[in-house]
Amino acid sequence: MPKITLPDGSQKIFNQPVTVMEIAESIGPGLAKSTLAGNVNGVLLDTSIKVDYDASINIITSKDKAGIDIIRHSFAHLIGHAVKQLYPEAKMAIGPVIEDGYYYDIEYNRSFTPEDLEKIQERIEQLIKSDYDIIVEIVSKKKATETFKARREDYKVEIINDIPENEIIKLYHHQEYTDMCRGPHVPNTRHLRAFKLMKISGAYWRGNSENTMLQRIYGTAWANSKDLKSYLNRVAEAEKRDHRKIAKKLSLFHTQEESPGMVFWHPNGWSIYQVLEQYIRKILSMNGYEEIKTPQAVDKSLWEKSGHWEKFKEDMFTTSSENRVYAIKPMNCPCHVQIFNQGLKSYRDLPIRLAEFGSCHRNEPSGSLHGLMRVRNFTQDDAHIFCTENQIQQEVSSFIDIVFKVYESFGFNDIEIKLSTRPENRVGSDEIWDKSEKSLADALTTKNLDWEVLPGEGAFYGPKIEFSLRDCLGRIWQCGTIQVDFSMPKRLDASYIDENGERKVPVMLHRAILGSFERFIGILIEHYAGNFPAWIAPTQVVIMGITDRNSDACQLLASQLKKEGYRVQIDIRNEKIGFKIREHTIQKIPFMAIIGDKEQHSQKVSLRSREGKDLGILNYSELVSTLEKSINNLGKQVSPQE
RNA sequence: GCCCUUGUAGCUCAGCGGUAGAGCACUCCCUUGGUAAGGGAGAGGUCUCGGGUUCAAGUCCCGACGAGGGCACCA
Repeated sequence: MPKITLPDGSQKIFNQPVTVMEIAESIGPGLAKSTLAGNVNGVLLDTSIKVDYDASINIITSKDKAGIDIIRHSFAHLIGHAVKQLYPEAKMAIGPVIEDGYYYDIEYNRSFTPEDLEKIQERIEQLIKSDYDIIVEIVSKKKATETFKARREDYKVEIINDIPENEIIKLYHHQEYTDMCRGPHVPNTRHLRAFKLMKISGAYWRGNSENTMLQRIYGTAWANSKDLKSYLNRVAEAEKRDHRKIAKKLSLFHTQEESPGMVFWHPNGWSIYQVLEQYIRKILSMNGYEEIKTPQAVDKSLWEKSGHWEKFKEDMFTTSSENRVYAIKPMNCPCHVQIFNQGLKSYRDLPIRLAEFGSCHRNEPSGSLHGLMRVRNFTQDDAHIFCTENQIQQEVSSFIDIVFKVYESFGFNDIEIKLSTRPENRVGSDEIWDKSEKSLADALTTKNLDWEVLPGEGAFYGPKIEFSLRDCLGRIWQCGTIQVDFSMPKRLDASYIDENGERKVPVMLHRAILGSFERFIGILIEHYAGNFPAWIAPTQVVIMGITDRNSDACQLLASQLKKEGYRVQIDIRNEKIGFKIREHTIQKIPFMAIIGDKEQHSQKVSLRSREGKDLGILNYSELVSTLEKSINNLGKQVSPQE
């Protein structure tokens, strides 16, 4: 006699065990029709599962997030159903739900082509139209193994082997196709309508590059076609913001075959880069950092001593001369220790904060290169803080302040913080780990910040905090980091003299705010969709004449503004004003100043914003103060898409 | 590095066995026009590179390199 409690608190008593579907029917036929599954005492169950105990139940429909995941999971099975009909020899591996969709990994004797993908899409469309029931069956491990052995589903058999003996295994029968899953799944394919197979790619079995490469089919699915459409629109929007495309249009940078993963910065892109570099330089100098510069190529022996040679030899570029082998530096820290090591240091000198805009090269795998986001040559806003253990917390604390301030300048206000703690393989005593993990955590706590702990994710040499920002499309980018290192100072013989006249090894903090300039600029391009705030825009204002009678006035104004440090462009071409405005709008220049006869006579300009707003007829000082106001605002307000 | 896709004029792309095409951009000419495209003419490509098949190859096949999407990697 199960007593069922509904979300509104009302209760229903049944005389015999009831299925989730029967409960839904007892509430109303409309609800029953849209029921996908039930949340029974916090556990999601298929509609056909009988409940013979007292329970709180919540009926899941496509309005619930959980319901959409169920729909997606069922679509993954439909890939299986369709693929096995079209390609009976295929072997199905795993088909989980992911963000916005699902995928299925499949082994087949040849590669699927885009045409195959279309065929599979069409077959799924046919299958769902038949509105068949999806039937769940609970079986023993033995029965499950037999089922999939008979079907020659080797991967399923392998998965079952890893399932504990007494765990429930559910088979889902999709007509002649059978899959295995924790479930739940939708009761009938009529719930499955809005979907699209997106792409096809390779993926290693169990994520291990030693294993066979399977073929992965990605799909998306939504509660209804409207949601599907809006998702596809979002994807298209993100594509429009692709930093590689925008960079081409605005001539920011390019890459070419001869130097894969390395950037040719054009004047426009380099202008952005310089604004960022100078901004960070100023911030660091205000916060007690000293800037240094260290060599690009360093003898292999230093990398052996630091331990990098052993671990990353294959990932470094090397060069040689007169029988010596050099590594092009993949990071700056060993060189920074060399500077620290010059001269005897006292505890009174600490903390010492050495900053470098250090250009590093890493031989990243060719398949991982991606625009500015993953390159082989990058420059970090890198710095190393040499301090005592007792100074860690204070240093971390002030670093956090800087990070937040800098991110805010770009309009990033939503920051995620993660603290990674000691991994299995590590150096340093447990006491030191205890102390440094606590220093990091205390610094965060003192600031009232929320953070997530990633146990075991720290570097082998120490724990770290990572700062990720969320851009205007809601995407998360990991940028800043601060890492405690007890290993390298010792390996590279760094020391200072403490209060008692004894030699001590300092702690070293690795830290970066932007991460790499390349990647950060990539993020900014996409975040702003190329509409850079005046602060960083390569050209801040373009001055255009109406006719060539106005050319001299344009040139005069331009040279005045340039003298004051503004980035100015003039356009006195023999073109109509509408044409010029269109071009500079496409070039996303924040301000457009127009001089016609009227303005020329009154020594004024007509100012227009990139967004098409008329900013009025201004004299010189009004123009400058408008520019100044916009520039001083930095990137704090994200200008919405035009 | 692995799998799939892909590489034609500065850009975006068409051509898919018979000695290269469009739009935009560019150059010149006309036009001096007031807030997102005025008109005309012209120039521009050993079709990524190297092999092969063929009477004939951007076009088919093989390889290299790059790029794109994933996977793996990311000090």
